[in-house]
Parts: sequence; C-alpha cells; structure tokens
Amino acid sequence: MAPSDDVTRTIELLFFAYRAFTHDPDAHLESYGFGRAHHRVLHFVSRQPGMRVADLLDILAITKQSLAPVLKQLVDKGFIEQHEGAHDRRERRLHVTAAGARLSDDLKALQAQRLETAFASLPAPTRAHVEAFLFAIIDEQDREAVAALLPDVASGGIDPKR
Amino acid sequence: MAPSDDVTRTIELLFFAYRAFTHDPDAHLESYGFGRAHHRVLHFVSRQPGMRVADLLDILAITKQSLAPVLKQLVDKGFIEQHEGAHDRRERRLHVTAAGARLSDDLKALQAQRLETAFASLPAPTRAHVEAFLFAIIDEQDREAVAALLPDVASGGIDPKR
DNA sequence: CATTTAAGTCAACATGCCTGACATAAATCT
DNA sequence: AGATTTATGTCAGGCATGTTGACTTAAATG
Repeated sequence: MAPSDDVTRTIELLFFAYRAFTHDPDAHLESYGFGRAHHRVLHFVSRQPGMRVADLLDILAITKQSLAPVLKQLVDKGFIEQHEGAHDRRERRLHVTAAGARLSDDLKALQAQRLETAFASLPAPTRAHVEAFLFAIIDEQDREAVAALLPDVASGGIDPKR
Repeated sequence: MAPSDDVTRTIELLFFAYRAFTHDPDAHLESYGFGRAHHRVLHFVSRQPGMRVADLLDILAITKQSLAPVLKQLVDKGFIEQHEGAHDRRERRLHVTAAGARLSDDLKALQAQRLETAFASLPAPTRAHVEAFLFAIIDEQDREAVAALLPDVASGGIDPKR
C-alpha cells in the first residue's frame, strides 16, 4: 500500500461521514424552510442561552451580514427571542423559545441516533479516540476556545503525547 | 454530566474539526479562483482516472447541472481532460492533466499534514478507531459502495461488533 | 462631548446547489 | 432500419449561504 493511501482513506471517510452526519437534520429542516445555517444558530443559542450576537458570530466565523437574514427568519418564525442586555442595553441577548428548544432537540436527536448507533457498534474506547482525534484536528490556537465551549469530558480521555 | 452531553460534545467537535479540515485547501483554492466543489472533482478524478461523468455525479451526489460549470472551469484552465470512451463514444472519460495532478497533490498534502500531525500526537490505535467510527457513521446501504471506493485498510482494523 | 462599541441595514456580488425542459450523439433493442 | 434508451451537455430561473463595503442607530465609555 502506497504511503499516501492511509491519508487518502481518512480524507474520503471524513467527506462521506460528514455528509451522512448532516443529512438527517438537513432533510428535517427543509420542512421548516430552514437550512444548515439555521441549524447552527439554533444549536449554539440553545447551548448557550443569553449569548450575544457577537459571540455567535465568533463561533460561526461568519459576518453579521450573513447571519442577519438567518437570525431574522428564526426570530420571525418564533424559534429565537432577543432580549435587551440587563447591564448593556445595546446587546441583544439570544434565547431559544420553547418551539426553538423543541426543534433544536429534535435535530440533535437525529444526529445523536446516528452517532450513538455508530459508537454502540464499536469497541468502547472508540469514543475517546475519536474525540481526541477531532480535537487534535482543530488549529492549535483555536483549541482553548473550543474546549471552553464544549461540555466537559467525563473520563477516559485520550491525552496527547508529550 | 447530563446524558446528552456526550453526544453534544461529539457533534460540536465534528463541526469544528470539519471546518478546520477544509480550511487549508479552501484557502489554497482561492488563488486559482476555485472552490470546494472544484477540489472534490479534482480529488475523485485524480483518484479514479478515466471515470465517467455519471460516476462522478454518483459519488458527489449532485446534479449534472451543478457539476457542469465546475467541470468546465477545470477543463478550461487545463486541470482536467475529457477523452471519448474507447468502447462507448458517448462517454467522456475524465483524467487529470499534469497540472491537475499537481494541484490535487498539493491540496492533499495540506490535509495530510493536518491529519498526520493529529495522528502522530495520539496513541497508535487512534487511526483504526477513527476510521471505523467514520465508516459506521455512513448509511448502512451506502457503506458497500464507499468501501469499494476507498483504498484498502492495511491491518489493525476495528471490526464492528456482531 | 467625543469616541467606541453592539447591532442592524442596504447594495452588489460569488459560489454552489436545485428543478425543469430540451438537444445531441451514440448505443441498443425490436 | 427505425425506435428507444443512454451519456452528456445546455439553457433558464431560482434559492441558500456566504462575501465586502458603506452607512445608521443607540448606548456605553473615556
């Protein structure tokens, strides 16, 4: 096997796996007239209620002009609410409504189903290895910010070599 | 830890990791006036020289109307060549040119760098676990076709439980 | 009071995907 | 041979998601 076959296989698996991973929510979102961009907003607002617009832009790494129509649609259709900041009234603190929480949970359930089925079919250490790998793929300078965002790892984490 | 924290962490890691994974090639492609769609075409044609347009459409899961402008640009700029099929002259067999092979290799090197650095920082079994996971994420009905496409696994594969 | 900050808006544009309809040439079936 | 199917290409129109640049508004801060 050529030396680059390993990396080719990983690259192609990532492509096909990520497409599968996003497929179910994409299909579900269609019935609401929403797309993947709406999913991302809903997910992170649901995960961090009260976040500011600027925080969301940082996480998504898009411009406010890109976010604007997506956020407006989510607000107009009653999935997200904006509240004036308590201490700084320029801020629009973002919250999911009950409907938004429901949709966000439904979308997560679709992805959870796929991920948990995969993990259940594989040996127990898989999850820790996979998470360590995914984390190591992220730019070193971004890892701290991402780690601060993620739910804590329970245990069995794979530590990077020194 | 809430039961859904695990899946939330995996979902978010996949999002951030995939964004990082595509970032370097995206940036490199910009200087050619190309996008991610061109990368995918270049990659698969390079991997399977002589493939037909219909094969490419199947793999990418897009319509020929979506592919057409992307393929035309790659042909016009001298990265891909089309040759009449030897046995069936309706077919346009796709091949990368020398320049196409070079660009494809350059893009792969960027992703290889990221992946291999990640694997090198982690215990040896990581690669097998990661690949088994990515494969298990793919729809069961698509796995056979994907497996046929991928370079063979050398050894140390993680077998799914029965 | 001047400046900065948070957010929103308007315009123009590019990419990458879609559906639908139709065209062409070559292979295949009857 | 003639009809049909197949492989590919093309035209038209549309939608989602992103970009840059310029500007506005309101509120906080120096």
